[in-house]
Amino acid sequence: MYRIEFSNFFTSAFSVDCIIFGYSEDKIKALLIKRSVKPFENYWAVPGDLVYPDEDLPQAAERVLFELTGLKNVEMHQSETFGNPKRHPEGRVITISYFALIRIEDFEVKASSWAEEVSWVPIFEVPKLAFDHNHILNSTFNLLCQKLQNDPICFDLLPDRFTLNEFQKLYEYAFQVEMDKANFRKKIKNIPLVAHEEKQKNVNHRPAKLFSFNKENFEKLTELGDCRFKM
Amino acid sequence: MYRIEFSNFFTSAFSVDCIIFGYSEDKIKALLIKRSVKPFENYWAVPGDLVYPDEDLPQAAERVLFELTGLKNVEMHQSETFGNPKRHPEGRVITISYFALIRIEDFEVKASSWAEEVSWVPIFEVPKLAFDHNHILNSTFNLLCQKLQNDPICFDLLPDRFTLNEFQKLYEYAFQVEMDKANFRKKIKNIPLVAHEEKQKNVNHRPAKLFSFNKENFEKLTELGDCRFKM
DNA sequence: GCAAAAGTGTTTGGATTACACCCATGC
DNA sequence: GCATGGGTGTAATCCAAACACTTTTGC
Repeated sequence: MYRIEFSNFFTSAFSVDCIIFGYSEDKIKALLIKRSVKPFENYWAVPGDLVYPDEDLPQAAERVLFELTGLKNVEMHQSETFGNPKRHPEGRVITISYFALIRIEDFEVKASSWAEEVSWVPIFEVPKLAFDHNHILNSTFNLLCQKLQNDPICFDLLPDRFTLNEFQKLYEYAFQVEMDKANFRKKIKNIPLVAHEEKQKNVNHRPAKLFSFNKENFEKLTELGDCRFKM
Repeated sequence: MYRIEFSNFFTSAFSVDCIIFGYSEDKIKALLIKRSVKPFENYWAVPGDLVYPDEDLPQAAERVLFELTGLKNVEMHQSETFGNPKRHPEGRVITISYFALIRIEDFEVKASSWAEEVSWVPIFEVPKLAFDHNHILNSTFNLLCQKLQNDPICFDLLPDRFTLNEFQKLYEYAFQVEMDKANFRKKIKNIPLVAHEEKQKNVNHRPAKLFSFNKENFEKLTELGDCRFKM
């Protein structure tokens, strides 16, 4: 029935690649590592590695991310799968990419295992990467942009307390557009935000109010069909 | 460095599953096959099979679909990847799901290989399927619904010439809502449709005009930022 | 006072909604 | 004639864009 023995199907491997997005200095950044091993030695790459044959994919993504960057307890979402037979020089390896959104300030990253260095690189300033990682990263960033338009995931990137300007700049950077301040604020007025007493400090202009996203309220409103996230 | 030999990573297999969506009788349907082999003999399933170790994924999806259903020349899009280590009884098999949208009338389907029967099943009337195929199908249908809101893919499901009512009913079925006829027509008035002289026939009411989607014009308009598809 | 960004209000035109009405066909 | 859906118009409302203006801080 098959043109090869059934058992010969079981000769492939797979890997996971973890695209970690963060936001700081008004830029969306991806976490990259510098490879200290062949192939693509000394190239920057997305953190990723082979999956053990008895390991589930989301677990593998968590493990690999931790081994290479020290990051843990981040929520991973599946992105795309890349399976070109020639994409890996050592054999057939298909890779499943995962992505996560984190608040850069809340985590510490540290290169380990065969990662020589880690770095947060602004998404529009990424150099030539190992393997097909530029392709993987770009297509995952596109997915992120889509989600930014339809789901309240921007709050996973913003600090717990943020100004409305930081919020706006996140969208301006993602979509490379400029937005009107007054209109932006009108647009988001349905999103349940909590205003804090505390204000921005040490700025040479009027300090901005700090806000937090009220996730519980948002979920109640969406259940009632009362608030749909649309940017 | 790894807890197993490097070569032992190369002991897995992967498969592709093809979710083919169509639209007829005001219902969105999926193409299912009846398995004549173990495991899950006599269960209905999504067409899918193992990928050869030297085969690219999109090609595998095309081949498998053709072998089981006779369908060819359909444009496949990647959906999700399912990799639970226990999802296949014969060993580690991760599956990449692909989906396609076709005009049911334009194709003929015919069961072959180990598919005993093929059938178009309305998406809300799908029985218990083999493996984790209900899960795969549902989550791909959700993806389809998302795309129906943001991309002009509804025209891949509708016949080349369609009435505005058929168009509306497609959305009503997908989202299980009722829409106002007049308002629906206003909403779609930016979409470049071609009105034909030809009319609907053999209906016991005023015959409806037939329309086609003008893809070239749509693409010109989107490039100019003049027309964004939003439903 | 000045620069810089925070924060708000107004106007306008275009979409969305709900609803009413007329039209063409088969029987 | 009547049932059935095709097809269009209107008024009220909501929303988005453009733009102007006031406020609060550091220096």
